[in-house]
Amino acid sequence: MTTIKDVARMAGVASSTVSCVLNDKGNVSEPTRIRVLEAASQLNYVRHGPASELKRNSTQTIGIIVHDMSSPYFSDLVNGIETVVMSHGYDMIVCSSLGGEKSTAHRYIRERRIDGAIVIAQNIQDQLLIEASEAGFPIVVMDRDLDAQHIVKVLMSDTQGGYLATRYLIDKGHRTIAYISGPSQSECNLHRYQGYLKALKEAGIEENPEWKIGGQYMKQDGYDAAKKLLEGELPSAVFFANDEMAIGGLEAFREHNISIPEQLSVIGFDNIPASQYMNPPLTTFRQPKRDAGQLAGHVLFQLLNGEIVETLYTLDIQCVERDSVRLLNLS
Amino acid sequence: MTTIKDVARMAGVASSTVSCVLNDKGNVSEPTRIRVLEAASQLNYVRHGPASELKRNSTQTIGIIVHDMSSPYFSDLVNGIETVVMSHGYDMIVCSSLGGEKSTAHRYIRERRIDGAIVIAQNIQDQLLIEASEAGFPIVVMDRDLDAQHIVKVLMSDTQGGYLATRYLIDKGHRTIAYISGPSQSECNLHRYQGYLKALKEAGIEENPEWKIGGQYMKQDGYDAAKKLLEGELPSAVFFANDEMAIGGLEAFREHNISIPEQLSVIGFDNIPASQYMNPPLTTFRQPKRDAGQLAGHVLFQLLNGEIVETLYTLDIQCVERDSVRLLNLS
DNA sequence: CTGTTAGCGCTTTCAG
DNA sequence: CTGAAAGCGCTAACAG
Repeated sequence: MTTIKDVARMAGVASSTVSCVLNDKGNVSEPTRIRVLEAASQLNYVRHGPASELKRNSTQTIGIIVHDMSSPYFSDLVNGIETVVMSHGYDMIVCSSLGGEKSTAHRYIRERRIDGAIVIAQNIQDQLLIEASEAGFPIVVMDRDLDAQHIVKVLMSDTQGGYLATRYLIDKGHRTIAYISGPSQSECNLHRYQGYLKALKEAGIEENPEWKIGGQYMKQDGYDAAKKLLEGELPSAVFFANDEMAIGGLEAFREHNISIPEQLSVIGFDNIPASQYMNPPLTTFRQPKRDAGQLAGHVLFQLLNGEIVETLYTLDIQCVERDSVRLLNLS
Repeated sequence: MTTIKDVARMAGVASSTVSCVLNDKGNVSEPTRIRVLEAASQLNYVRHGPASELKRNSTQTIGIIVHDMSSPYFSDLVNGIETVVMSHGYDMIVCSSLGGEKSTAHRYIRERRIDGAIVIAQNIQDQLLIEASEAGFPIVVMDRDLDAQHIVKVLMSDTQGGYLATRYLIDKGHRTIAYISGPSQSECNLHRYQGYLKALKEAGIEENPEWKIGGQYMKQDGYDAAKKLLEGELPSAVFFANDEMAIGGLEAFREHNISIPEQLSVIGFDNIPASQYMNPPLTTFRQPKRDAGQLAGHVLFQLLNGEIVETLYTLDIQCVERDSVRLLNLS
């Protein structure tokens, strides 16, 4: 392994000079600069990261914490973060929080192997985050309700999303709207539901308990829910708490020859890739993930620079209008 | 920041003893062990990663290199790797190769901030990989044709995949099979096509050039290709080089009231999530990504231990049988 | 069984 | 403008 000393020796200067040249620091005359650079490239020198990190007490990298790598859900988010991290000359790595205390995420945060973190994972303990942030480690959490002094939250509000989705249907003239819910432990489902209720109330519509059916966010649940709906009086629109269930629902309706959107309007939530391939293409709502990622990145760097920032940022949900909703004649 | 020395002082021992206790090394009497542990937890001590890495000259972490984080394609693969990395007590991080020389992937590999890498990205230069591996840095590449002394390849053979897919149709009695190809620069498309030709030839079937139509792997391309197919004489089956195009094709056929699979059989490739939601659910072929990930992980650790390993591993493609292919009456 | 010691490779004063 | 020297926090001999 070739070190800074080898380069120094070859260029006939001190190792400190080499360091200055390589880091563009301070005052080095052009001739020595060149000599050093040449020696370095001759010897194929690359700095040893950990040594540099130790000395600087900074890793110049920020970590994205995800609950497991398998979720395509995070793609856009991570992409948004990446652009801003790169523009700051920093590195970015993704760490999984799978494995609790022994997870890479835990270790990297606690051992200072990253300079800051954006937390997407929901399953990492508040404890760790609070402790770390109190020790001066900057943290931004996404879509998580964590109140702690030094932690910044970025939310893509599901409550507002549920509200907007329902409003959308109401604005199209629908007054009888079913809600097919996700798992009752799911916070985001809860929020979407609350938004739904709010919109209903605002429009002076009573909730009909028969039109609230529970599911687990899976396609099959949507299918089952639709079947159940078909047993009673049909509403004019159905709000599925996520696209996957909506897709299952579409299938059930097709089996019963209910044509969408002529006889029944359907919306989903999330805008998963498959939603556009449906027949009809599914109208759904999407979170502005890329923007949220960029925002989170910006805020993190502000934190890193010791700037004062808001402690909560909220982004608006967006409507992806396709062909599964019908405009009702308003009487 | 509390260091090992603080702990040592508090416990009334030398810092080396603390190190031994914390790393479960060598000989420390039970009483001192306990005293040290208590002092450490009292002071809320956490070791400084970079310092430890510098000293050990090892980071105990391996890197997964991806071309960008946005591809859900890699989920299973990464998952497979993760299980084996964790079982070795190592950490795993995902690095993007986006940004060329300045990408996190480049830096982490060159600066020795990881102990080894599994490369999924196709856009990272051979150069870097070869140099690193020759310097003793273990590398496993996935699905990439890179011949270098010290690099291990894990392939999920597309040639064999194309062959198997075509054989599948032939075995169901189809003799007229169209191939809707991906981009001509795409290696995996090329391989799938070669596999297709091989199966045809083996069955004594001539290729019909009218039934080979080019696309770019997008849904729209599949749609267009299907339209073109509909202008001439229809084959009895169509092999789309990927699911996305197959989905577009399905749409075109539906518009022309061609019922699948009664009038025409269709297969795709990749087993993307949307494929199961199609009408009819799409029969397709999948790469054993999870297994491949595990294999890659295993091999990497063997490399890390200096064990001798094969330089090439190949995994078989698997058929996901759904409802888009009809069994023809064999006459 | 425990403590002393000598660095790992790098950056950064600070004096020449 | 350049170099000598100190030391980041940790680990691994090795001597007591």
